[in-house]
Amino acid sequence: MDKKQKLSKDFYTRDVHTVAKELLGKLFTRKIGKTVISGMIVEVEAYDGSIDEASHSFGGKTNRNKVMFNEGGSLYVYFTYGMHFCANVVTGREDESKAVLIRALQPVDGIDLMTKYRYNKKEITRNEFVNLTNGPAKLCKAFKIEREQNGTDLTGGEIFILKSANINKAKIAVTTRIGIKKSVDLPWRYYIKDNPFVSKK
DNA sequence: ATCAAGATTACCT
DNA sequence: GGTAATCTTGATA
Repeated sequence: MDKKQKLSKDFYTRDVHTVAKELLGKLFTRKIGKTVISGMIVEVEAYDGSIDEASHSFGGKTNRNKVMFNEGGSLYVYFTYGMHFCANVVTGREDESKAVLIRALQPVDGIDLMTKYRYNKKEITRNEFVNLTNGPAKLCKAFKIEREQNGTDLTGGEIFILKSANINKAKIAVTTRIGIKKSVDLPWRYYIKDNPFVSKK
């Protein structure tokens, strides 16, 4: 078997916090034509519609958030602030409405194409490189993840996540989440300590 | 029909 | 550190 194996359904249908922590270090991957673009997941946040007021799904199913109610293994993409998309990995069983927001990636493959989608040019500065995928809306732009990608099956061939070694527990930082106004004290943000592509300390 | 808020980012001082 | 940009969604009438 290939060393870089695609995560299967079983990975995603587990507890949202377990999935969130285990996603760190794995390769978020998209195939566009013949080109593969990928980045190592370095920062995530968990959202749980059953007890978490900050979750889009807290108030029940709506047209916007319905993908969050799928069984684990779907990609939930939402549009916000009139200009940005963010991507989540849906976890757990059907109707649990729990998902992991992908907040930051470290670019690995297809950096030229990411650069084109993100900045629409070829040459970028060192600073622009660091900013390529170090935020939830930035990485969506670099991976061209938009409305049409909402509901994508992560066990399919378009967007998927590749296995790699788990990150040592001692290297995972746990903090409160960023940019929310409700349930602000829940320690549901996980990131790889000292990684330069984490969005914010 | 109207309206406020938003799981952000880029650019300004 | 502050805030404009920009528009969809969901709630209320």
